[in-house]
Amino acid sequence: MDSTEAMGGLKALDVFRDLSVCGQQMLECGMQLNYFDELKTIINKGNSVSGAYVVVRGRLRVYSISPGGNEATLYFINPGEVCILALNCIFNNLQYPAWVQTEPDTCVGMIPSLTYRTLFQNEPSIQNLTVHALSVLVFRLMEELEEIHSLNLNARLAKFILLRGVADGQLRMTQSELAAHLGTTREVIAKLLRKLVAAGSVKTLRGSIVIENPELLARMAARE
Amino acid sequence: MDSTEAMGGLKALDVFRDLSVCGQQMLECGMQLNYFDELKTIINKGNSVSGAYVVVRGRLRVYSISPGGNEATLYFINPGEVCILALNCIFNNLQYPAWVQTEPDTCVGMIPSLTYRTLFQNEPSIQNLTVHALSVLVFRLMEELEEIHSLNLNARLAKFILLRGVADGQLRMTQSELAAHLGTTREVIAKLLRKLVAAGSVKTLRGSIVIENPELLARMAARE
DNA sequence: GTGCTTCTGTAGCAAAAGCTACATTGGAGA
DNA sequence: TCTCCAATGTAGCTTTTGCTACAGAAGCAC
Repeated sequence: MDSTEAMGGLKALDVFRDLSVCGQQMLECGMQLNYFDELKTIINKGNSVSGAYVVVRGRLRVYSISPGGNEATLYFINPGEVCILALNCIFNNLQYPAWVQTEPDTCVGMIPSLTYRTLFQNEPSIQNLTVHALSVLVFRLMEELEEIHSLNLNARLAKFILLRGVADGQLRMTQSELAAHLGTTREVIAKLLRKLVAAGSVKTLRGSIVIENPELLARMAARE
Repeated sequence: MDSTEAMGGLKALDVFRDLSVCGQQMLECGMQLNYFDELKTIINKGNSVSGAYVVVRGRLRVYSISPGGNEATLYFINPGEVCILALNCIFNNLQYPAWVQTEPDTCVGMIPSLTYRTLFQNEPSIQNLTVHALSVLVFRLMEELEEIHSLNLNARLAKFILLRGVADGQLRMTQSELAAHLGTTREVIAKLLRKLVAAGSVKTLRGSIVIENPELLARMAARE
């Protein structure tokens, strides 16, 4: 679900802008802006959370790691969205339940816990923003769960390529990264990609996958 | 996670009681109480939602159905908790994204959308309740996702039996129902149960499973 | 260029899970 | 008691996914 859809296109940054706490003002009220030019893990499972995170540019990936060491992406946080898990932890004094990694060229703002809690108590728009962000996350997680239950890996891979490569028909990502997103291993991805290539729906390059036939790919993504 | 843990033991019914809208008062403000003595599907996927649901007694099961017809439980709603998905739908004018079924002897209160939205705008405790319910759900879903990624069916079965049969060491549930909860089929459950029986951790009866050795079961639930 | 690392392609086997089929058992109700 | 049906036990097969191993190819640093 696109975060701009529900709740009348409400976005975290717009809300903060309305409150005159964005940009310089926000820095004055205690927000720190952090820039990352490469993949970096900024939160580890079990870390205590020091504030609310807002993605300004780029993207954050929230993922889990199995005891065997395999990663699996739980969901992404896009520009203009807040990391609601961190809010969760702030409100309930919990430790962060997963890992968070930046994509290259990502800028993240951090608002101290106390500031956010004060804002939440006094500003209806912050309350709405919080509830909305939580709602979006719940829907994303439910969608993911449903997908895992009803689709096989092949279909999930096809769907992932379709959704994330739709911009220019090309998904710039290694097969190892793809495997980490879908919670499986590289060899399995390679095997499944071979099927997609044989069917003529995609083409594989070093470090990227090119969509050749979106309709065909969509049909493979729908198969149970 | 137990809903009474975080946020200082806040429970939906307590909140409503504080507001003097519980029981008779709640009925006056438009809440309808519905009683179900047997399994019954009360919401189908795609239904529009007419209000907020509060579980008074018993339990609700929220589940998805794959195109092939297999069910999989997403999570349960216990007494004193609200169905946050329904709230979601109310706030965002969405259709319900899953199925909901009552357990036997379940009582559910329904508060009309408009009433709840008014309460939300004016009552900080309702705001907190809403945020809290959402948070709990997010954590449950994340836990479930992580489990699916990191544990095999055998371990998930063992864990399910442990968690849901802990009251009197007996889980009153048919193998078909178990299969529906875990998103698999009866034969697979039978096969895995045979392993658990052989190991001496459980005993199977008609319509129920008796825990023989909780420690052993816990060890099998932890295995990757 | 040379050497090194990372990414990819491929094969083959093992384990997990799903599916079909059928026998057996226990319990509820006629 | 007898019948019927739901629940269970079991076998065998197929498909899917995971795991190990290795070879070739592309990019990078020197």
